[in-house]
Amino acid sequence: MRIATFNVNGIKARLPRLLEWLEETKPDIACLQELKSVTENVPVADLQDAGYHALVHGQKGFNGVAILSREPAELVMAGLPGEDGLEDGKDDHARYIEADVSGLRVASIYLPNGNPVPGAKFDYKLRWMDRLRERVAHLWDAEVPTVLTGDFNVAPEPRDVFSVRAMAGDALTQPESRAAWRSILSQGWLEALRAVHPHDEELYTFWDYQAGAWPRNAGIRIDHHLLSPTIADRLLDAQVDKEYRGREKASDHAPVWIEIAD
DNA sequence: ATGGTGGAGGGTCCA
Repeated sequence: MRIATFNVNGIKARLPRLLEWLEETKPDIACLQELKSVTENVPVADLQDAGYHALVHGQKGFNGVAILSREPAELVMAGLPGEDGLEDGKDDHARYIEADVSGLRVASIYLPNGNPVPGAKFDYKLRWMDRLRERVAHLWDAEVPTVLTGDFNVAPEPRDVFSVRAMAGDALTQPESRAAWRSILSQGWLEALRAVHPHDEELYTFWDYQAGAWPRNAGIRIDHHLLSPTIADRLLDAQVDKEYRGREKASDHAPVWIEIAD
């Protein structure tokens, strides 16, 4: 079974690339981020024609996440709990959706970028990571077979960025961001791509549109899969669909996938 | 310090 993540950076602008990628790589489950669309404008009919059910948590203009699946999925929650001061305790950003599908729990995650540092957005990122840690601790404690995947907007280690110096002031590499990332992993989750490629350099998933980042391979690794133990035991492979970043009208992220034994 | 690019949506905001 193949479980992929793809930050599409606008599902309407990206629809031809998305449908092409679904057809060519046939993921069983595809977690999408940055739909940049309200739920009712997501082209679910095109996705259904491609053979996918779609659970969508959209938002006007930015954010927005979805879970596409070959088999029907059952929504568990849309919106990350725990933000103070909001009526229902849910987030006012559409950055989290969780569902049961094909015998496992899957979450599609779009973690806040957090720039500039310091500032309110960085504070929000760190709060959000703390809330994510609390949510997934519950899944861990309940021993739910789980795949947490998406754009975490954290480059875990110095080798996960093309230039430590160029990224030094960025929210994606701050010690606080990395500490929050580690505090989630320390629950016991396996980070799949690095587990499969423990020694790879230049293992990137995002290349900025600006400054010729793609042609000079100035990438960073911020899209991840975290696996609970029974899923980790079934892990067969993990790869970046890097070639898609070089296509016409590409997203600035490449898709990333894992293969687990059926 | 600035600009470089791209998506959404009709302002700028976001990355």
